[in-house]
Amino acid sequence: MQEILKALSHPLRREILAMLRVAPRSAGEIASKFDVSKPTISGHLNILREAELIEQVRNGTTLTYHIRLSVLEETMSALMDKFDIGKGEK
Amino acid sequence: MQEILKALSHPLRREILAMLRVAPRSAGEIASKFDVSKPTISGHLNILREAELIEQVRNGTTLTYHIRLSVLEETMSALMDKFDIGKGEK
DNA sequence: TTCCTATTTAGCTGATTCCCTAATTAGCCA
DNA sequence: TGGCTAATTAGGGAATCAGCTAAATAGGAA
Repeated sequence: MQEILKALSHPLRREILAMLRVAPRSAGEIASKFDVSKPTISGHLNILREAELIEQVRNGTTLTYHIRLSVLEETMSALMDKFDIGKGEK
Repeated sequence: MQEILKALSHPLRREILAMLRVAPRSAGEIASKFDVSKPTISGHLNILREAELIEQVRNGTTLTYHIRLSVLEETMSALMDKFDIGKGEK
């Protein structure tokens, strides 16, 4: 939980997640969308991977990243529970 | 959004919010529940207040803090939207 | 093997975070 | 005013974070 929220607290990482929510992408594709260096993107991907929010699949020299939607969903659910926010109000 | 998620990324601040979700509390009451100094708690309260997640009301020398539930709810909702997580799966 | 591309790791710097103790402010009451 | 309590602000130090450039690794193709 802590690790996941830390990961979500950086705007660039949220953008990466939103991008992967639509479809898997290679590290290079992700990097090309943002105005930071590839090593910086690589670092953010590592943080997301350690938080288990994404996973990587190698295809030759290319690494493709996929979102782990269930982890995101469960985190949201746990947060709502923690603050007792109604998510099924009827 | 950024400021709010930053505020939520610290476990102690989440605990404070969860506590205030139940009922308003004075700074002293909050501090007494955790194993950190009062100035540290005061700092966390400031961060939560700047994120508009709580508000303070003065009563004599005592400052009482209240949660701003709507801000929390709207943030959760915005996050779910960002990641296209179904909250109305029907 | 050698070369080329994709990507990560290493190493560094500056900024931010988090905690502490000490000092200050705010309000109340005698 | 003086004194007491509640809480904050100030200041500082250790740790973590976020970005960069340069160097290293992994895999595929010639």
